[in-house]
Amino acid sequence: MASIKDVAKRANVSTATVSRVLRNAGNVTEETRQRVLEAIEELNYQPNVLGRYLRRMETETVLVVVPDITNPFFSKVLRGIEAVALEHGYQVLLGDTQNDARLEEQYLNVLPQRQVDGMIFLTARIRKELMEEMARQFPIVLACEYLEGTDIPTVSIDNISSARKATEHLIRLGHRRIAHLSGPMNIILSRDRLRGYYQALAQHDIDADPALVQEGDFTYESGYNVTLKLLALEEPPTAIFAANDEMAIGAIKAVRHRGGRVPDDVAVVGFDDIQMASIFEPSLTTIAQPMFEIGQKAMELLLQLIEGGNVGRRQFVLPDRLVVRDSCGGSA
Amino acid sequence: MASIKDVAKRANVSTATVSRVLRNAGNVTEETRQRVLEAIEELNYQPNVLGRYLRRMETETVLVVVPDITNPFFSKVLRGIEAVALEHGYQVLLGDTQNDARLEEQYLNVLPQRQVDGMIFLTARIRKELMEEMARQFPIVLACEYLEGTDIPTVSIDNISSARKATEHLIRLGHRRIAHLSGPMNIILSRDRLRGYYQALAQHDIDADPALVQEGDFTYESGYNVTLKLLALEEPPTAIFAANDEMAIGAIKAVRHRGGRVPDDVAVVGFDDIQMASIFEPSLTTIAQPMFEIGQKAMELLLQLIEGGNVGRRQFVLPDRLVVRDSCGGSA
DNA sequence: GATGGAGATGTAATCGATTACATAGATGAG
DNA sequence: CTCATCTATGTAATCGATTACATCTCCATC
Repeated sequence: MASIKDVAKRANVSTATVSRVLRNAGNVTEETRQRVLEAIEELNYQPNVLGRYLRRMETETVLVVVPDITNPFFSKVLRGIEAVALEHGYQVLLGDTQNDARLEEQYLNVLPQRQVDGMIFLTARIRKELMEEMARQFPIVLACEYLEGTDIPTVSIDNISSARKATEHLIRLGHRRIAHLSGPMNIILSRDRLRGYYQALAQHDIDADPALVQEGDFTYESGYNVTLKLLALEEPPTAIFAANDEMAIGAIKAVRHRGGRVPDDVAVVGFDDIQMASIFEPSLTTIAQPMFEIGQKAMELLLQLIEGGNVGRRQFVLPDRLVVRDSCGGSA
Repeated sequence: MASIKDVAKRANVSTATVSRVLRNAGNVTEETRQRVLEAIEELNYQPNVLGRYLRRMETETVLVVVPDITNPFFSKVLRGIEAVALEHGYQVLLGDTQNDARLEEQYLNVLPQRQVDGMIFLTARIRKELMEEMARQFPIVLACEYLEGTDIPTVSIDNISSARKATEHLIRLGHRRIAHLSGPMNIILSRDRLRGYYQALAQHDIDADPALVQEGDFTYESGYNVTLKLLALEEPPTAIFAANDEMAIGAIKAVRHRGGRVPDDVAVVGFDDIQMASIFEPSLTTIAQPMFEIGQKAMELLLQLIEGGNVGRRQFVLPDRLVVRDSCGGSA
């Protein structure tokens, strides 16, 4: 592999001049510039970025840590991130933690090791202190998930109010026995959605029945299995609010396998509005998150942090909205 | 940020010794080892990997280039790659090209720049010569998609024979007017599946009707739109073979929106066996690819290349199988 | 007690680029 | 003509780790 020295030798200049040509820093005559470019061409030279990284101590690369690459929700957020990054000449790399907090911590180490200039976490399952200590020294932004009582810049929706909105929709349709398929309780997002669910019940004087709250793990399978349990109750629910669309689809399938109909026998509401929510039959009533915008905003914040600016207000709450479709019936 | 020199100073040893402790290379007394470890602890030292990378000229990182991170098929392949990589201490980074060949070429440059030790392409849409030239100098493996007449190591299924199998299944069910929703024709995979379709027709003396072959782009929307065109034909097809599951689902939705039933009026077969294929109703008859295994095999090959070994046979064709479900009817 | 070998540690070169600083040559003002 | 200024280019330090090689100590062996 040719290095900058080889190019310098061939063009009969110093490495400094080659570097200047490479980075388009002025003060090079057109004539030498041409000579250098020729040498680069002839040697098929590609600058070794490791050298540059080491010297400049920056990589113009950001890492996005995703809890589950399989989840379509995150891919949309990612697209928002990519759009902004590309615009600003940053590379985006992806780390998949496969829902493993240990792997998440490992990715965190990439920062002090200087492999990337900043990180966006679409998951926040590691110890808060660890994350905060890192965030004090390096550019970190949280999106979607967040940490309680921290001032790490965060972009998300208001999960409590949107869960309340979803539950209230079911209440307005006349349901009183409403179940909730929650996400894992160690994730704050799940706890928020559960809280919103409880708030809605309380505001309408409906007693919360602990048997109607079941914990899933955001997968289709868990939605299916947990719903089977709910249906086996003496007094099964007439409506289900699932903490994401995949579990909601699992719930619908379970109802059907037990011979029930959706929405007639059981109404279902999901969360996220992934593509499949509108394709699946019955189409899902769900909370639409502005996934692309969340990604954009997160990347914009990260860029500000990297460039040393302050980000001012540190928590950004984007608007969500309830999308009413077929899975919860008309105005019963 | 503390560097190895700071640690050396604090522990009263040379940087060489610190490095030896860090990398667990022997020849260090337990006593000095402890001293060094203490210093590391006290300074909260994290080695800057850029220095190491530059010196060793390797990053123990591989890059996987994906045409579309949104596509669930690829996420499964990715999991296979991750599993093997993790086992061997390699980091996996992801590059999303968003189906843009220009972006794909950009990622290719990451190799001579030494940012990663090797790459796996789950897409192959750039100029063959370019790819081959790079593959001659650096470890590259292709998976899923491939390039014709090249000896870059490749892992995939036999798309021609599996497409033939899928089409034959429809023929056996009595269909004669079978349409094909193909992928983009600039992708060899699409051309292969089309070829398999033609072969099956020919073997059963069915004339191929050009009007029945329509090009999509692997998205749900394209499957939907193109099927509407097919249904508007004077003599519409009684069966549709789609080049992937998402287009197949689009096709089913289109048939329904036109008042038809699947499989009664139109039988549909997909390709890939993504999770939704078994969840969607009617469940999809489809070609199941061993996604996880494709990923595993690809990563294993890449490791061999990185470690300088030869990979022997360069084209690996893994077995696929036809999964019969509800979308194409019983034994009519 | 000289010799040799093994083990522990240090010294300094090295990876490839960037860049602060130095220098040489050209240009212009007085 | 001289000096200041500016431009183009070169020299060499630098980023942080790794590692070839040198050195030193200690101990065993004859």
